[in-house]
Amino acid sequence: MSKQEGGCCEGLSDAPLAEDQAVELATMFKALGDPVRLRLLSLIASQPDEVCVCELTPAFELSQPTISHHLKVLRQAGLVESERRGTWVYYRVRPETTDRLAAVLATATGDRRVAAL
Amino acid sequence: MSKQEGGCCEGLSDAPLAEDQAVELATMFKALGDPVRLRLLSLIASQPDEVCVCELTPAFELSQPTISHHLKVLRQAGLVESERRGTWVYYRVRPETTDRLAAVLATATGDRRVAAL
DNA sequence: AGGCTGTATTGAAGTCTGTCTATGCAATGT
DNA sequence: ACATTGCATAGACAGACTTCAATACAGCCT
Repeated sequence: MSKQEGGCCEGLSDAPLAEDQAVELATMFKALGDPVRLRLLSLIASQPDEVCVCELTPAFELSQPTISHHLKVLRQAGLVESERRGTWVYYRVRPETTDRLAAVLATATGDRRVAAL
Repeated sequence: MSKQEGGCCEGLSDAPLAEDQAVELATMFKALGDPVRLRLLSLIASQPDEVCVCELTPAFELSQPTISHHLKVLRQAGLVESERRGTWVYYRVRPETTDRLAAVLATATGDRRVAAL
């Protein structure tokens, strides 16, 4: 999906941000807009490589399906990716995505120098 | 409101992220999780100093109260601040907030070096 | 094969969100 | 004082989101 730009200018302050890009970025930020998902992402990111779901679920006082749902949202936003190995499923962060969002925010500063990516 | 921490360790991957911080950060990210608000922030950030609401409202095909509502959400999240001068109200970005969020995301990378602020 | 454990999906209930119209408040100008 | 313009607030409603219990699916083990 999307063969559009994303090419050069990613910063919030560089261009007024087209509708298409706004929708795409909003999906990612919305995924971060929940305390449970933020803590999930944090737990995944704080581990060297990847984390087993069996470690994530007991870290919350929420049902297993609820955690599974939140992981799905993070996955669909491109923030994490998962891999099944045997009985267990492992999640890891996708740095491309977090870095891109960080770059977008960094340049909202009015920081008009090259916006990284 | 809030005199809490924000003290030293801000990165997503540094610590598993406490519930309190997660709630606080989620509020900010949630504010960014809407295309209209992202475009609003972008419009405000793309201007040298500040932007009059009278310039923002006609940039969308939405009612004036709706734009006003979105600006309120951005304001309450600490992403922008407003000032009334005469008849008009001007909005500007609060770099402290956008920078902080950028820092949080940058360190989700597994980037274990000093997470800036 | 059959049972067991880990994870995902489904369907439903309650809450929150985005949007509108109608209205209120602030500042200017005649 | 009054009318006018710019922005914010209140109330209403449809759609989306979070959560759960129930169920399905996948891979192990005996």
